[in-house]
Amino acid sequence: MDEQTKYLPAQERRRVTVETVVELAAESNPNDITTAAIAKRMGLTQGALFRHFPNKAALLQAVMEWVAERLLARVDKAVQKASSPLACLEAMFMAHVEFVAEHPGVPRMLFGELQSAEETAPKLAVRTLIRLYSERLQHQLEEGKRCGEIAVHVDIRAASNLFIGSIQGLVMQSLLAGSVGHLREDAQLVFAIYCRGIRSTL
Amino acid sequence: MDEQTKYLPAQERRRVTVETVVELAAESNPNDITTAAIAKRMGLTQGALFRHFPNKAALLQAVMEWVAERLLARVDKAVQKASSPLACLEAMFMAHVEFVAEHPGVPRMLFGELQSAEETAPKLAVRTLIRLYSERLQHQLEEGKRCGEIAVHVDIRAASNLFIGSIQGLVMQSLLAGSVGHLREDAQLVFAIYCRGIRSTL
DNA sequence: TAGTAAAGATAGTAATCAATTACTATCTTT
DNA sequence: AAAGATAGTAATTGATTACTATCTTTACTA
Repeated sequence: MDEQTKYLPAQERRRVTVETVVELAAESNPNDITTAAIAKRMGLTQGALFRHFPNKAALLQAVMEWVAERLLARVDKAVQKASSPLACLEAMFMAHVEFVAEHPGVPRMLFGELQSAEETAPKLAVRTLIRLYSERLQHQLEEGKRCGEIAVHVDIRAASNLFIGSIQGLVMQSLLAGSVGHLREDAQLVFAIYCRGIRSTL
Repeated sequence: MDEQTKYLPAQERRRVTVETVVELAAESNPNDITTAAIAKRMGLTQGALFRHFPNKAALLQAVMEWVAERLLARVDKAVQKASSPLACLEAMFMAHVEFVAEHPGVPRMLFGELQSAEETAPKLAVRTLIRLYSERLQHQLEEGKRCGEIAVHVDIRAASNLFIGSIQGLVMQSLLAGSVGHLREDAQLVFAIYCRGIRSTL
């Protein structure tokens, strides 16, 4: 985000900062995202960041909220277009994968935040995101059972868990490959197996 | 690993050090595993570590090799006991989950190492582990197709990917829960779905 | 049992981190 | 155009990091 303008209004600056962090996370270890690195990328001095965020944790929290907002919005939009619970799940899956392909640093940051021992503000934000995401998933799974698309004996929690896990598996694969090149195609193949695992045999 | 003995022979000290790191990873962010923290846990001064490892990366590499050795040994043992490819996959899954339940810090460290931008020694060790693990998986999947247990149209790479991903999903769930309490039961339910996704419909 | 090599303690180093300070440049409002 | 508010700079802080140089203790062996 190289809006070259100096002296941005605070709101704008915060927005640019958050997007810069997302960008940096795509290129390097979330661990290496120092306040100095963020500032440098924006063409600012390190101290200037603290004019807009009280501390680094608050900055990361803002990033997590940015992610939650955008990801959930996309997923909800995808769901609206689909016509059946199973189609909704597929649309969610692909929308999620698409989001990850566009912002490869995001899952790294999320997972990284989850690992912190203390109950930090950004960690809480991640937990909220996952809760909201899981709720949407489980709603579709239950709807699917109701209309006969999904096998009744499928454990909802496990199915929701596996859904998220399968995306993580794809992320790890792209991490190993060093690029998101095959991410979308692999996603299709993986979802096919998942789908077969939960749908009812008509 | 509180072998209280001071003045251990070098080989013993290295072993204890590696096990201490695995222990620490279970309790805190891999990020927080400083050389000082490791030494403190062992009742040693920080500088003493460098008598046994040239640097921290070498230490972490030793940890990754420890993990690879133990995990693969368990998985191989589980496979030997099973009587069909699909039973092998289930045995691998459960053995893997069991290993993770015993050493909850391990997957965090693995994932953490994968994220480092540079091609570090520990990262290479992780990559080797995953390669060996995937080879075993794909072998069983192919055998399963051959003997008619697994549907021929299943994409091997995707199935292997989903297998690993589903374990990651379980790990994340236990990370959210803050304990590995439900890990084993959840694993059963998740594998049931996975299994249904790949097996042939007789 | 004396000598020695290995293992650990002590006390540092330079580098890096987030955060804070006193100050300056720019924009906005009247 | 004056004045106050906002945004950013430059330099520095104390804490923490991996790592090292030097001295001391231990265990083994000749």
